[in-house]
Amino acid sequence: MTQIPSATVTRLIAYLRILTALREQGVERTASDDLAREAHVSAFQVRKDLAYFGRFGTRGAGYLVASLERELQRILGLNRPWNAAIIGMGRLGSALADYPNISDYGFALKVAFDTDPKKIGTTVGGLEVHDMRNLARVVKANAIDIGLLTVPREAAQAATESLAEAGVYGILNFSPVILDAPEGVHIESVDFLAGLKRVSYYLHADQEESDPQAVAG
Amino acid sequence: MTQIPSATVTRLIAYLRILTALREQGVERTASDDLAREAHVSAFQVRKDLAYFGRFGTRGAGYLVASLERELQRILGLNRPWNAAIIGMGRLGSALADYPNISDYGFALKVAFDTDPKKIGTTVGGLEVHDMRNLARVVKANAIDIGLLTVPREAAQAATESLAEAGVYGILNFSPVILDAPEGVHIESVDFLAGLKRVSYYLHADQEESDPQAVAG
DNA sequence: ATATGTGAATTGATTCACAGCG
DNA sequence: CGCTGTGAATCAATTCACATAT
Repeated sequence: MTQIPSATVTRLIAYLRILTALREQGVERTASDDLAREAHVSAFQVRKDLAYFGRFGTRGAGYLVASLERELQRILGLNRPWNAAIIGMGRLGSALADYPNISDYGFALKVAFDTDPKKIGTTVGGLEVHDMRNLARVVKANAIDIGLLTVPREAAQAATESLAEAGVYGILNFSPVILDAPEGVHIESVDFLAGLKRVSYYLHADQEESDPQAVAG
Repeated sequence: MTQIPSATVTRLIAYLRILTALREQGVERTASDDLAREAHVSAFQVRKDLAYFGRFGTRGAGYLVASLERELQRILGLNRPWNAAIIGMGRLGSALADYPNISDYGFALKVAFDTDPKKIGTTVGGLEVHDMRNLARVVKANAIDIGLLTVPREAAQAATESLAEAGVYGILNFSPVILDAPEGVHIESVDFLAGLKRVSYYLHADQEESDPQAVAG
């Protein structure tokens, strides 16, 4: 199959959320227009995105909400359980450990890791904190698929490699660094400092637009 | 000027981080190759991204680390202070309130808001928690530029509109919803549940690739 | 000699228009 | 007749090649 655009994957996740909300509101049918309006994209885009994976609608009638929701879950791999571990139990790791929505769609937080002897052996948000040195063993025992990487930036690359060696092929990276992905490992980054800087750029750009003499020089 | 690609803005932030790290290591000069390798893009891409904003290098010699770092800060609007407020002092808002790196590059957390009477009047991570009903007044008194939106998803759209009315034109949204941006407001989203689902998609896609009969049916 | 800066070529994604099906 | 599904057209972003400056 031709490679799916990364932007399409992001939009499928948005469509899925919209469908879930529609189903919860008791709506049974929808159309590419509706999804487009809610997702802030064009109806062409919605249909093209779906067309990469198959035909899910009925011409003239649109889509069945519940059935398209299931299809998107299947496409996104959300119709099976994923076991996750938190790597780094600082403030962010601890906040994730008891974030309620994380168990949506079968993501199960199983264990946590840290290097700090004061944390190892404690339980945070229901998760036992293990020694990083036992990563490989504990990952195997718990069949961990995904690592949530919340270590300080200096430790992020080494932790990534340890995860890869332990057989964890999916990483959600929260630290503000560009990681080298080991062979076969997929890394997604959630970088709020970068988001903040993007906001800065656009605010700044808007101001220059309304204040043109500042551009000169 | 032609519109800068959004991907370029993201990459400029990456280049800036690399330059800061190089400067801290005492490196004085660099080249588009170096930046490209570190940022995981092509050297063409680095030069094209920079060319949108001017000429910053010396032919044959490359770039001066400190001076290109300053230029990127200026381009991204990071050479001036930005005042930020946290909207919603749940777990995530509280974690942000005492996240140390947030004051990098002149982002200053000034105040927080919540609707819960038990939280209003308290101080979390050095931030006084105000009543959401006083948003407009407190935003003005503190010259808030950016709102970090950490309210539950049901409250996110209303909070966005309150912020816009109060004159806050930059929002970093942490809640897993697609917000309608009011006129003149720039919204960036940091959505870790979406990141997790992207990881799911790619792990799942890799498995189907190595297990082709699963595709049929 | 070397690495930038940039117009031209290419690739890829989005938009469009309409054929196809219910 | 309405709305999906899709090849063709358009638009945008990336890649390339090389002229240019030091």
